[in-house]
Amino acid sequence: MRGETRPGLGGSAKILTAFFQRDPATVARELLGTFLAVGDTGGIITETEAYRPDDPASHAYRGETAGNRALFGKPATAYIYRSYGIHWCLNFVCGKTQTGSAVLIRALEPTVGLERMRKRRGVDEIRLLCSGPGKLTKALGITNALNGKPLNEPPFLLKLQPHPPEDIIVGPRIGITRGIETPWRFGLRTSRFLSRRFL
DNA sequence: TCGCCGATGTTCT
DNA sequence: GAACATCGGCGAT
Repeated sequence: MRGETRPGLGGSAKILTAFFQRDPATVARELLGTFLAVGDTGGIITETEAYRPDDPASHAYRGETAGNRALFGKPATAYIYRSYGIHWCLNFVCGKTQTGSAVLIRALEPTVGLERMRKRRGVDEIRLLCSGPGKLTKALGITNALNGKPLNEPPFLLKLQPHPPEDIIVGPRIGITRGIETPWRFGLRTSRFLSRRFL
């Protein structure tokens, strides 16, 4: 996707849909450097992971269930699930409709609403506010109330970048036991706001 | 900086 | 029962 096809601000449903209606690994790379806000808090996406339905690590691998229904919804919507019974994790649905493809948002560089995020997290250090998928949902106030919601409408705001990011680091995905051979974790190489080092 | 471990709830076998 | 796309605290290095 070239710069002229991307919005400078916000994002119409049409443009966001076109952006997400592609392979999740491509979308995961190009989401790096984009600004994401939820309500009055947000930051720059620094780390993502791609999941495909034919991938044993994906929640879509065994087909649609009540719990993963949003993952089979429209592109450019949110899929939110509870992780380890404690945390919420945020995904963006990709591909053509009902494919079960998604990108997990793993880390942000916090830029907006820092005090609000510190309060929600109970942590002062800015580098720790959104440096993990469970941390960033807590900092942004995300719960499954936003599951299935479109990303072009409040409380979401996604500002795509005019150009795809450069200097991307790639590695194996985190915390999975199957599909570990597929290097679909992506990060901004020079960012100080990653969840963990890349291997 | 690293590795281990317990907490916790939903889903699937 | 087991597995799980995690986190924070702890002690060892």
